[in-house]
Formats: sequence, structure tokens, C-alpha cells
Amino acid sequence: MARPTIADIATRAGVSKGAVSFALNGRPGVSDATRERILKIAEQMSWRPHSAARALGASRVDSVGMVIARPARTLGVEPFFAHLLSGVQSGLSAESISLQLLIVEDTAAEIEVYRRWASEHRVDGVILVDLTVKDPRVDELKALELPAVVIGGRGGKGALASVWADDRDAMLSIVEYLAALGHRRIAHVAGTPNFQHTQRRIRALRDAAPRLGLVDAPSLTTDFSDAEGAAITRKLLSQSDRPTAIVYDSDVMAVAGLGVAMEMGVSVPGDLSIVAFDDSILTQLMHPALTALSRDTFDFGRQAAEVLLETIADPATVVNRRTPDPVLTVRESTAPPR
Amino acid sequence: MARPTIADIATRAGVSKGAVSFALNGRPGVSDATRERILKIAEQMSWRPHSAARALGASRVDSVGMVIARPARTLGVEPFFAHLLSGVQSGLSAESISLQLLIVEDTAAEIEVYRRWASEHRVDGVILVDLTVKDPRVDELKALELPAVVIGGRGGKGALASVWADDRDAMLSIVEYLAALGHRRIAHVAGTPNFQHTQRRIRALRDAAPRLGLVDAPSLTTDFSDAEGAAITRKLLSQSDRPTAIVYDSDVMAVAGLGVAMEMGVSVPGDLSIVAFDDSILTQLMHPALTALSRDTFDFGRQAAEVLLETIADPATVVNRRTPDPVLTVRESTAPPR
DNA sequence: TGGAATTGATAAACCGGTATAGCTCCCGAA
DNA sequence: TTCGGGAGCTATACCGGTTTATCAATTCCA
Repeated sequence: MARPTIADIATRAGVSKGAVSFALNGRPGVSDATRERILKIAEQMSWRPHSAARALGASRVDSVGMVIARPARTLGVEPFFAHLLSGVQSGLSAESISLQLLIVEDTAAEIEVYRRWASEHRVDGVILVDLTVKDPRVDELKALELPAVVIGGRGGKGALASVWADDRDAMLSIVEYLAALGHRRIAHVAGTPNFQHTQRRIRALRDAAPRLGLVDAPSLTTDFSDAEGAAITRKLLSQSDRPTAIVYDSDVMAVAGLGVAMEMGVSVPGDLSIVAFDDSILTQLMHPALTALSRDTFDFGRQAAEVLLETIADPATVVNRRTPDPVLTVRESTAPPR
Repeated sequence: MARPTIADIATRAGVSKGAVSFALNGRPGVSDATRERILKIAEQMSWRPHSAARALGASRVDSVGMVIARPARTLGVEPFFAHLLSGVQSGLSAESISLQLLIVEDTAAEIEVYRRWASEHRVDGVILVDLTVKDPRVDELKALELPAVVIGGRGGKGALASVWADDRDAMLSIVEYLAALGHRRIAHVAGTPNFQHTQRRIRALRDAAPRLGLVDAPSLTTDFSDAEGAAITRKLLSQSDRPTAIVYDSDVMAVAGLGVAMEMGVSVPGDLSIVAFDDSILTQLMHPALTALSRDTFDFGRQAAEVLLETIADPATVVNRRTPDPVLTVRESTAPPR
């Protein structure tokens, strides 16, 4: 038999389709003996549920979606998404729920995808990344009544469930470390200004500056590209009172910055300390290897998956789960200023 | 109305469900006038097909799968997959078919996924990457009768459809360039020996060596990791008659190799020329920037999607499509030997 | 002009599950 | 002894589409 259905199992077990359904889904309605027998037969016939049939009957598709709205060009460089994806999948696989991944160009396209997914019943819920200030996706998803979890930012006024890390504490751990080394001129090459986490990091630095006695602590926003990271670094290092330490919001920009420093004859870590806000193999491949903030991205994804499943099961309660703080991995690119 | 069904449309148009189905799918059975009217009503009610219902009735799910069997750790570094994915999606989006992505640890797990997908009817076909010699997945997929397309290697004895690049020509373009510069000692830091493309590259180099008058042209296999890339480079550069040029099978290994050279005081490109077999932002971030072989990975993915859709539509004919040859992007890491 | 073929539509079966109303036992309490 | 009630199971409707058998009305052609 090509592909057994529950009807086949029912015939073989001498019971009704309904009884088989009850047995296979572990719900009351059949005796333990019958259940046992049915399960054994299903196993023998190597039965597997037909996802579409189940989706149609139970109005859930056992599938969640994730849309990444970034040009593909800037994507693959960062291990961040690969780790995140793996984590999400590991969180989903326990319930054998599948993941639909889509890479699109911008937020408008992303919202279009959500609309389509909702109307075609293709996913039970979605995972959001790269939350911006006043993010239009939040309202859209609420309107579509599509369960969602936000990664890396709070859902905003209790709107969506979220899994978030404390960017503020993370930034503090970096600058406190640099200040302890003796740095007083610290610059911050930040990411896109409309990202929530960019804002939080900028604010954290600004707030901490007086307490740590920082002379100057500018945050300069970029588009996260290596080109802008390099350009800003060049500008910073050309100043008369140049910073003795630079914090980069991504590993790619940090690497680009390191390149600029070397080009300009600024020795790292002698004349300049460099810290990356994200860790990856990139930071380790460099000479000197870069001090970086490492977080457990895999676990991040796993938790997001868990929270999403909870949200799907019970859309009423909104979970906001905080993940462990990232830790600073000190390597060769940081030292006391000369 | 929350979500219109074709029954709703049928009522409103004063026709039967069947007529609506015919009209919406552009098949004969309704007059042009009626079709027009039905389409307009569907549009007005913003109807979208319920994917599960359609899947159940038409026994196709409008979804294809792709499994990547690599530890997540080694994944995100290479933009390769991000570009490939984007390309695949762009090829699929024309037919609004969705993509299921799964990252697993090894081939055994990958095959398990195929079995599950097949039995649960979750995908109409799959895209295979990283083909090995005597790849067990090929036979498995044929047994499951799951349409598939192989990326970057021929399906083997006309088994599976494929989209492939000519690794042989690619390797030749690199070594001929190096030979023209005057290099006679060229080493090749290859990838995993069981990958088909690794084998093809090794063979291409070996075959070309006599013709180009190469004194020595060893190929050394690795696990694609930066660690092994660095270790092998160290070994090569410690030899008394060390190579004047090294070709790396991946950009990550090339970067690691560059680091080793700098560490050992071997100047690049003065004492050593370096070529990477894959291009990415990584190679451009380095100092010196690395000469690398660039291919249009996005287009690669797009073509794979197209071929897969053809294969799903007509499983009988096996397409083997060759993609344009990659081109060598010369940067600062190559020069004539001293 | 009459029978065959074609067109345009309908009703109903079907895909493979889930959910529910209802039926039959059997047990315990009144 | 009877009746209420729960356990165990069956029959059937249902989810939202697709597909097929059927049929009436029209067109075609000899």
C-alpha cells in the first residue's frame, strides 16, 4: 500500500475512523487496550498524518513562518541568522512543526507575505526580527490576528510576545570594561537608527558616560554595511582628539574598522581598542582577534520558538521572556590606552 | 465575512462551487462572461485559496523543501547560502510556491526529513546541495519518488535533475591565470574529499599541471574549517620549497590562510599569491583584498527553482542545466612571484 | 430535420483527517 | 428493579477546495 490512511488502519483494526483518530491523538474515547492495538497497527503500516488533511480538519497547519527583510547581500555574512534559524528549528522540532523561511527586500514586502500567509492559512504564527521604532508590522499582525513573537525587542505596549536581551546591560558591560582599562574617549559606531536595539544601545552609552567620566562618547549611526563602518572609522581616526576605543554594533563593521586602522597606521590595540557587539568566526579570524560580545544566538532562537508555540496555544496571554545577558569575550583587540 | 470560501463566491455569483473552481483556475467549463463575473466577485471579496484545502484536493502543496546538512556553526559565515536561498525564492515566487528550509546536523538526519516530508505530503519536491560521491540521498529520493534537483553536481547516471557549474573550467581559469603570472609551485587547499566538486577541482588541477609546467601542484583536503585551512597553510609555508601561490576552496579558509602568512612574515602578494574559490564580502574586507572566483549564486538558486518546478510538472524528463562559468575577480592578493 | 457532438453548467463524490451527536453496554445507586 | 450516567465506540457531518459524472441547451452536419 502506497500510503496508508486512518481508514486503512481502521479497517485493519476492525474499528471506526473516529476511534483511530482518538487513539492516534491520545485523547479519550477508546480503551487502553484498543488504543494500544491501533497504535501498533499504525506503526506497522508506518502511517504518518497527511499534513493538509490535518490542517483542514483541525484548522492548524503545524508550520510557522519567519520573514527576513534585508537585502540578501548583507545577510549571509553574519552567522547570526544561521544560528538563530537552527535554534528556532530545534525549538520547533520537538513538536515537529516546520518552518517557512522567506527573505524579502523590505518591510512592505514582508507585510505582504504576512497577509498572504494569513489568508492562505499557511502558518500558525510568525517570528519577527529587526524590530524598528514604531514598527508597522506589529499593528498589521494584530489586525491579521496572526500569533507572533518578536525577537530582540519588546512587543511594545504589551502587544506581541517577545524574547529579548538587555541591550542596555550589554552596552554597559562593554563600556565599563573599557573605562576600567582607562579609556575616556570611546566612540560608538552604531547600526541603523530606526532599529530599536540601536536606540537602546545609544541611550545606554549616553546615560553611562557621565558616571564613567567619559570625555566624549559619540554614537554614529550607519546602515550596518562594511563601507559605512569603514568611512566612519576613517573620520573618527582623523580627528585631532581621536577616540582610544571604538565599539561597533556588528562584527562586519568592526572588521572593516580594523582594516581602516591598520591602513592608517593606527596600531590595535596599542593606539586603539576595538570591541564588536556581535561575535562570530569573523572576529576570530582577524589579527588581532577582536574582543566581542558573545550571546547564545542558538538558544535565543530556541526560546523564541517556545514562546511562539505558547502564544499559538493561548493567544490571550502575552509572554515577554528575557534571555541571559551576553558575555564579553576578551581577545587581542583591547588594551589600556597608551 | 472573516474569510470567504468558494462556496460564498458561488452563492453570490449564483453559480455552483464547481463553476467557481473552474473559473478561478482558468480551466474550461465556464463561459468567458461567467468567468469574468466570478473573478470579479472573488477579487471583491478578496478571496485567497486555503492552502490545506487545495493541497488535499489537488494533492500538491505548492511548497518545496531544502535541507542543509551542516553544523550551523560553519554556515552563516558564507554568504553562499543566503544568496542561494534568495535566488531559489525568487524562482519560486513567480508561481507563489513557498520554501521550507531545514538545517540539520548530518546526512542521516537529512534523509529522515525527506522521509517525513514525503509521508506527510509537506513538499512537492526538494533541492539538494553538497552532493557527495556515491551520495545516499539520490537513491533515497528516487525510492520516495520525491522530485528533486541537485545543485552543483550532476545527478549521477541521469538519476536526478541538476543545475551545475563547471568546476573543472573554474579551476583551470585560476591556475592558468597563476601560471601566466609565472607561478610554478601552486598548492591547493581543498574542501572535504567526499564532495563531488572537491574531487572535480582536484582532478582538474592534476590534469592541468603538466601542460602548464607546474613543478608541484599538491591538493590537500580539509573539513572546510578555518582551523584546518590555517594548519595546512602553516605546513605548506614551512616547507623548504614552499609554494608561491595557494588556491583555497573557500573564502573562509583563504582568509585563515592569509592570517597565517602574515603571522609568519610571508608577504602577500610579494612572497605568496592567494586565490579563493568563492567570493564574498569577506574577501573584500581583507588587506590585501583577495583575488577570488565570483559566481552568480543568486542566479544559481533561481535556476534550481525553475528546474525543480519543471521536474515536478513532468517527473519523466530529467533536466541537467549548466550555469554560466564563474569569473575570476582579480584583487590585491595575486602578483608574479619574486 | 434529426441525431451527434459541443458547450456551460450542476450535483455529488472525494481528499484524509477532526469533531460531535448518538448509540450500546455496563455499573452503581435509589 | 429501574434508572441515571459514564465509558467505549460508531456513524456522520465537516473543513475548503478539486474532480467527475451527468445533464440541458445549443450548435453542427449530413
